[in-house]
Amino acid sequence: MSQRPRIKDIAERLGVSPATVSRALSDTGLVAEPTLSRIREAASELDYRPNVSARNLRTRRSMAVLMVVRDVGNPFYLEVMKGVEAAAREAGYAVLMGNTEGNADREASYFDMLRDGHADGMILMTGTLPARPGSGGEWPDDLPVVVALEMIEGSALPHVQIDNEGAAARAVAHLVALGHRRIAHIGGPAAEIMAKRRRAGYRRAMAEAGLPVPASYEEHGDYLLRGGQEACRRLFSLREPPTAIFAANDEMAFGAIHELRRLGKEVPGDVSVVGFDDIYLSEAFYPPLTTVSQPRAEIGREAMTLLLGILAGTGKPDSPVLMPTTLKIRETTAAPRG
Amino acid sequence: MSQRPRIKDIAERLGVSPATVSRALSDTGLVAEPTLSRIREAASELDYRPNVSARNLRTRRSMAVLMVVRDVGNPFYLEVMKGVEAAAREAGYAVLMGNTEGNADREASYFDMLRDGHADGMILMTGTLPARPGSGGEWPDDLPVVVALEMIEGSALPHVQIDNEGAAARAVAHLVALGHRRIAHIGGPAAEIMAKRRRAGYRRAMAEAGLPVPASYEEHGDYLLRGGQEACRRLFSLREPPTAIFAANDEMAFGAIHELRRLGKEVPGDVSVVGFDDIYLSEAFYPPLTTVSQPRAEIGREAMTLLLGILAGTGKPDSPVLMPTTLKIRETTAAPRG
DNA sequence: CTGAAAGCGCTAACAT
DNA sequence: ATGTTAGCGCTTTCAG
Repeated sequence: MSQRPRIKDIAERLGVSPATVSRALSDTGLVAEPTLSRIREAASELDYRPNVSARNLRTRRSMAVLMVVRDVGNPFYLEVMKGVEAAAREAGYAVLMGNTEGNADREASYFDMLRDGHADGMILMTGTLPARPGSGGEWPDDLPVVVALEMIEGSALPHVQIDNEGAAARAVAHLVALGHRRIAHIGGPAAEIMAKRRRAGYRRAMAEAGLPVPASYEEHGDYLLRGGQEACRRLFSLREPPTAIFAANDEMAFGAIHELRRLGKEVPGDVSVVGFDDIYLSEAFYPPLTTVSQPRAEIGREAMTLLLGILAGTGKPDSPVLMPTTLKIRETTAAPRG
Repeated sequence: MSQRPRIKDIAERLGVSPATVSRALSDTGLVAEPTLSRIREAASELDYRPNVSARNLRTRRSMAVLMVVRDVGNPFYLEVMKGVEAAAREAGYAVLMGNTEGNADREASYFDMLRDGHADGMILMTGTLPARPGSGGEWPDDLPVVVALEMIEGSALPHVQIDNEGAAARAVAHLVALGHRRIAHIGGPAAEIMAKRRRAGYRRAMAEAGLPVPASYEEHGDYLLRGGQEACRRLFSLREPPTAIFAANDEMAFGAIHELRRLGKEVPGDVSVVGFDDIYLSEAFYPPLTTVSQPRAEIGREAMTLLLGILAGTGKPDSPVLMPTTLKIRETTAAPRG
């Protein structure tokens, strides 16, 4: 009871020096056997735990990493966080949570936390790099930062991501293979890079199939339910509505399906829909959603592994790490009617 | 460039003492105006950030809290985490993520982090307290820990929760009001306390309506999709299946709806279903789920606020803080057929 | 293999 | 209102 024991307490109790206790407890292999065991015993007896602030100050490391997302409330990040957390734990790192809500100041403040010793490294999943305060506005590329899930254009930071374009193309090819010719795309925000890639995949697949893409077939949403719904409504007010929709994420796909139901269209009978992301419970929806599945936990784990490598000075990959995707064919896609 | 500036650098540059710089930068109001501004300017010019390890060591606080859940991969916690994060940020606290996966050792290790200075307090959402190592196995009740969402029986730790029993009773009363008489319950694990409360609410509402509860109407699941599905299958293999189901969480409700669909039953035409939790996208499901909505972000925020109070020595509430719930009546409930 | 001594960067008494 | 001094608890040279 009383006071938390310090290293000094153990040392005094055993008549050895604090240095020896420190060495014994950190497994340096520099302490001989009679002493070693005695120290360990005493430590566990006193229920000793080294004070992290003191250690961090001395070692100049925090053994913590910062995991920054745009919105902690979005299930999209869940599995990635889980992967990050697991890999971090295994390596003895703690994980600090960062939520930017798209706010540049907050983004910047998380970078500050890197410099003030809050964390040793960062896994960035916001898709943006705040402008650097002070000087030129450029960030050095040797920051201990790994970009995951999202990507940051023009940055040489290591990335862990999927082949968004390829995966999108395969999703669309699936619709083509089913016999669809009028395939529309509900994309993300026009300027967003991931949205661009997925749209590029859509276009490529359409081109490869020799199918036309009228401008009106390229809709944009905000990745949210309502956005998908509205985009879908616009598509079905066209003279020649599509028979299939490829949405840039699951949530918009659900929105679209919702709208189709309102319009009295059956999925997949009348219209096929493919999503992207395979979020939690996507297969529990009705009908279960055909979608592109990212290995999100693996992405998180890989990102953390990369970061650990960087922190250990092992170096970093010079090209983005691409993780494999799977097209989960469930029940929202079928051959077009007629 | 070069080296990260320390307080000493600013002091030397300005010809003042480090103490003055420290005081100026931490807004103690003890530094007079000519100096104050000069220090602030110099600090921002050098882009100075105080080293947190040093500060933490000195102040014996980490300005971090630990948020511990059973499964970070479960969207159930999302909004709560968001609330916690927001309240923490506002108070200048960082949030450390803890994931126990139901493992007692890991639970215990998070408690250790409280003692080793990793965090100043903890928000516990696991519903369990690991046995205390060493002595009697009892935890002191004055730990800086707030239990949220879940509850820990026999603990005097402050709790932030909902009236699970009352909310469940109201959900069932809704079914009764629609005219249902054969109402079954798919509960959580029998031993789990939240599951017990929700079941108690179910029983109470049934009793109040003068309705019988055959033992076969009290099913149990694991809060997962498949559990709900299987429980539902069992219910519908009964001689007299129910016309309505109250599930202890949304995920099992979805599982049940899935199974009903397989059995050719319509929801809500043939069978009504009510869930509990109102998880992300529950309203996007088809049909949109009638469910009990917890103010999860508010729960997180409240828990964090309580914790801050405890850390500030303001004291803690002597009874659980109950947050209000809402029954979201959507489209999975209707009057029974006939 | 172990001990002595120094110091990480900061803040808080205590003085002035 | 500011400076001086002393540590917070740990690890790591440097000696021996």
